Order: sequence, then C-alpha cells, then structure tokens
Amino acid sequence: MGHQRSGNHDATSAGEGLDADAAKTVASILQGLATPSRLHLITALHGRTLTVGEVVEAVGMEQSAVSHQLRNLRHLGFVTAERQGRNIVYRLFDDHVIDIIDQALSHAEHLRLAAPRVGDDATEP
Amino acid sequence: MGHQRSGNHDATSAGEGLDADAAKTVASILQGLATPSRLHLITALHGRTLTVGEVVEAVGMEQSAVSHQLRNLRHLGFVTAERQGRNIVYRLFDDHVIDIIDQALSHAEHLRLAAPRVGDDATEP
DNA sequence: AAGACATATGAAAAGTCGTTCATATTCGGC
DNA sequence: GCCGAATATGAACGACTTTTCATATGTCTT
Repeated sequence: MGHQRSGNHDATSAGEGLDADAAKTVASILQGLATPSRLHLITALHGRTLTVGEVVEAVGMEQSAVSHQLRNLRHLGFVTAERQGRNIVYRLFDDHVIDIIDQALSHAEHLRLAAPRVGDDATEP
Repeated sequence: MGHQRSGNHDATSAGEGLDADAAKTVASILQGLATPSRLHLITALHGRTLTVGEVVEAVGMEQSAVSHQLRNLRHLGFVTAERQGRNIVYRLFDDHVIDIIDQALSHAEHLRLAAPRVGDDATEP
C-alpha cells in the first residue's frame, strides 16, 4: 500500500529549506544532544535498560543532575521510562538517536581528513 | 581547541560508547546546528553559494549577527568562505550537514507518529 | 587619495542552560 | 503505619551563547 500524507506541511528534507517552525523543532532536537553529559546518558543506555541509580553509576554525575537530564531527554522523545518496583527503568526510545550521533562523529572525521588547516577561508590573516 | 591525542579515535560508532573527548567533539558539532538562526543559514546555503549580503537578505538577520554565526559555522567546518572582489562567498563544506538535519527531522516525525501523548513515562501524575 | 560599499570584530547586554543544594514524593519491607 | 531507599522537583547560581551596537578592515571606483 502506498503512503498517504494528509495535511503534511513539515518538510521531510532539509534540502527543501526549513520553515521557522521546523527550524525550531530541529534546533531543540539537536540541542538535546549537544552536551557531553546527555551524550553520555544516551550512549550508556544504548542496547540496554538501566535504572536511574545505574545510570548515575555509569556516568558519574550527581543523582539530581541525572534526573534532570533524563527528564529532558524524555521530553525530547529520546528515552522512555517505566516504573519497576521502586526503581524506574530507562531505555532509548529507538536507535535513531545513535545514528544522529554517528553522523556527527563521521562529520568530525571527515573534517579531520579533508581539512588539515582550520583557516580555509578568506577572512583570517 | 584541543590537540588530538593518539588514541581510540576510530570510534566511528556511538554504539561503542563515547570517551569524554569524543563526547565533547560531538557535542560541539551538534551545538553548531542547534539554533534556528544557524539552521537557516545552512539551509540557505544548500545547493548554492551566497555572499554575506545575500545571506543577510535570505534569512533576515542583522549583518553583524550573520557574520558572527558564519564565522562560527566556519570554525566548525560546516561552511567555507572565499573572497571574490569585495564580496565574500560562502558555501557548504559538503552536504553531510544536511543529512544530519534530515535525521533530526526524521526523528521528529517518527515521534509524532509513535507518541500521541507526551507522558509516556512512569513519573508524571 | 577619498569615498562608498561589503564584511569582520570586540565588548556589552540579554537570554538560555546545566549543575547543585535542599526538599518532596513514591514505593517496598517490617 | 513507619522507615529507608529510589527518584523527582524547584530555586538559585554560574557559565555559556546569541544578539546588538559601534567601529575597524579591506576593496573597488572615480
């Protein structure tokens, strides 16, 4: 069966340009991945589920900070939580987020190979 | 900003976990894409080259802000600049960055389809 | 050489974000 | 019902970012 999109005004490709709304959405999604602490949380959760306490151990941050950041990630749809006894078990929503991180890593490596010098522009002396 | 230590930089996959250094790198790359203004700059430059003045027109920001942000993007390796007469022409370094934005968009849509309600967790009343 | 134009730059202001501290909530066991 | 363990929450503080304003630099034209 074919896909049927009704009333879809979200650009599915950035190549087409982003309206202000899509830009805001993308910005907050990427912002959610734009700090080392949250990246650690996410990679710690890759392929397994962890309780908050286990996450705290895994990443070495304060319990409160972890809780705050996990809530953040929850609201961005990167992780989900489920109560189990007196623990709360977190897991990645899906592995899509890992792909995004991989792309960023790949960009970094691509840069390292292609740009020996940072000053590849016409403005610095 | 930092020197590359000889070490496991081969980690082309976040699934293997990120050391503190890689996390910092990824974080700054994604941070570079994590604001609407920079996303507009980048998508404006997709598939074509623009002078600073043209970018200013395209995105409707102040000339100074555009210049600051373009420098930012330059340092992150997303765009390159070349002098042409009294203009300076900017272009995307490559289309990799568009892929990252697309992935973020795709995550957003995936979420919209799978998560009718935000409260898919065990913590909110 | 002077003036107009295009772009960059530095500092200050305004806003945003992450962490910490202290405290509240929710659950299980006794 | 109460106590201890696990997690969440709110407010406050510091750090960082984005924008703006004013000014500097470089370039073309005449």
